[in-house]
Amino acid sequence: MSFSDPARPLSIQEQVEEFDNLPDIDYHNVKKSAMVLRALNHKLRQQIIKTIHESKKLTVTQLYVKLRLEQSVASQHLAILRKAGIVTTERDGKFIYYTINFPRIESINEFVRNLVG
Amino acid sequence: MSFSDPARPLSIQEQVEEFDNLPDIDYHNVKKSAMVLRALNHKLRQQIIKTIHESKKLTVTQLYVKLRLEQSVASQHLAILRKAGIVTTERDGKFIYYTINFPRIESINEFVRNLVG
DNA sequence: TTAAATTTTTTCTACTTTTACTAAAAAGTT
DNA sequence: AACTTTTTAGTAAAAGTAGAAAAAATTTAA
Repeated sequence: MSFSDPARPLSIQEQVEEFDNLPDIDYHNVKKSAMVLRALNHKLRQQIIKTIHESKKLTVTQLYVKLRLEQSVASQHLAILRKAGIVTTERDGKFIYYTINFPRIESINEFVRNLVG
Repeated sequence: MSFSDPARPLSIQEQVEEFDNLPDIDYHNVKKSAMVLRALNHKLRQQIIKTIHESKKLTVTQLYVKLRLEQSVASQHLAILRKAGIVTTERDGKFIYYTINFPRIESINEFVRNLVG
């Protein structure tokens, strides 16, 4: 039985090391993920997502008129959703169209189901 | 080709509906997941996790002595970690031992990798 | 080309909410 | 009664949000 034998049982020392390494948490990614979920965990932003989705795509102006928001408030919340990858943008002349990033939402849904459900 | 034929292509109407249903986000679970990640996204709590892990198990007293914390501060942060499922408790007489919930951390790690990495 | 108009982002400040710590009380166990 | 832990209440600090205005990007008109 060689040292690199995959069937070889772990020594006590190796078991300890394996155990020891388990909670190697990438806190940098945790921070980013926390930011993504925080972006979703907000009433107004949830309404914004719904509104964009219902229209398929919307400009900032269309959105703040529809939801009767200050224009800068709409823009700020859209920026948060954009940084979280939940919406994507596409410029068309002086307009910027916001759309839902469905694959992103699907992967968040999956994550959330696994973690909580 | 019957209606229930799994190979049957979706009609336009069905495609629209499928598209329409995509952003059905369970915000209740989002909230819980956000809470879990927030629990991890905290310097002192990260240190607490590391300290518990290094000793395999610790009582509240052992922890706050080791980290020179107010006893209630230790207890409060442990409660946050416990509610997030990151640590588990086991009472032994008047002591309560805290240990790391490794499977939970593994699943969080996986989630975070999928979402960010 | 320049100037004006439109759309969006960014910045600043004030306000509100959340979070964290301290101290003390309460609860559970020996 | 003594010890360990949790919970609550009060307060200070930090973070988040909205509103107003300035700045940036683009288009339209002169």
